[in-house]
Amino acid sequence: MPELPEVETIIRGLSPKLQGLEVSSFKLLFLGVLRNSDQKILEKLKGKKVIRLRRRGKWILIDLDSNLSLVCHFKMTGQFLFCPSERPVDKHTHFILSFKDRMHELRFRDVRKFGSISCRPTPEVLKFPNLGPEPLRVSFSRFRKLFLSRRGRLKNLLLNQSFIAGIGNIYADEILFEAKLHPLTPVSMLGEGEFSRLWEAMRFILRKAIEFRGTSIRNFRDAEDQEGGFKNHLRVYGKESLSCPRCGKEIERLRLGGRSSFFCPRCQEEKNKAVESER
DNA sequence: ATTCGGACCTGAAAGC
DNA sequence: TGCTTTCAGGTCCGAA
Repeated sequence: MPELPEVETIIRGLSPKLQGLEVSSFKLLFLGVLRNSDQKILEKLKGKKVIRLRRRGKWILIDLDSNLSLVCHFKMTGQFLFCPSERPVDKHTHFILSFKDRMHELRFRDVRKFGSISCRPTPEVLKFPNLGPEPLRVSFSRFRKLFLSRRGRLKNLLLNQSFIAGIGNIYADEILFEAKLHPLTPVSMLGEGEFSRLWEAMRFILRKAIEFRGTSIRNFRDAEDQEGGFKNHLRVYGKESLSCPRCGKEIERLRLGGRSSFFCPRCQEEKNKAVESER
């Protein structure tokens, strides 16, 4: 569910509340949520203070003192809830972190159980060997170079976390619409002007989505259980058969590999078609 | 070597 | 009304 803007929104909300809190205990309610670490290392969390929260792609990192970190991924439906300890625990809550002040808890909830938490030494957690650069940090020249030796369809590449980190299905469609590029465009056909349009579009869309605190279509809520406002600014995602906000033509839906792509067939004309029609 | 489908799970919404 | 099917913001794995 959550892509870069949603994860960023969660971290910005959670950071000031968690920083400095000392862990008093934890509850593991669904064992499957724990990956690549065992319960023993979780015991080490007790007595540790939260130093800071970080995001890398769609991953959330919670750094505690003594070089200990929690590494979390929400996948489709995971969420953090920071709430008063006395609030009843919702169904699908898999992990709870309690703090010394006894006032609040951090709860990890995930209906579909795809999400994960692991506990590791801090120096290890940034070793994501297969994670591409951050879209809001990568310079244009480095972004441009990422395409060297890459082939395939443009949208698939944007979704590939080892190419660039943090973009998912919603924002890939919105970015491609902004850049006026068809999702199936072979990357080998992109021209210089299109690379810079894509880079600008990526930054524009992701920044705007963060500004509006992410997109809530069905599941996403931030750590205070609030919805994100970017759903009111989506221009193509989920808009099949509605008219394009730019040219009025009907938005179409394309399915590749079980996932939907929404695009405007006029604003995002397919490149090989355009080439054919020029003959 | 890419690409595709299926798997992992649950529940809401749509279809009949 | 109620049963069945489809779909979902992610990623991994194995088979073409």
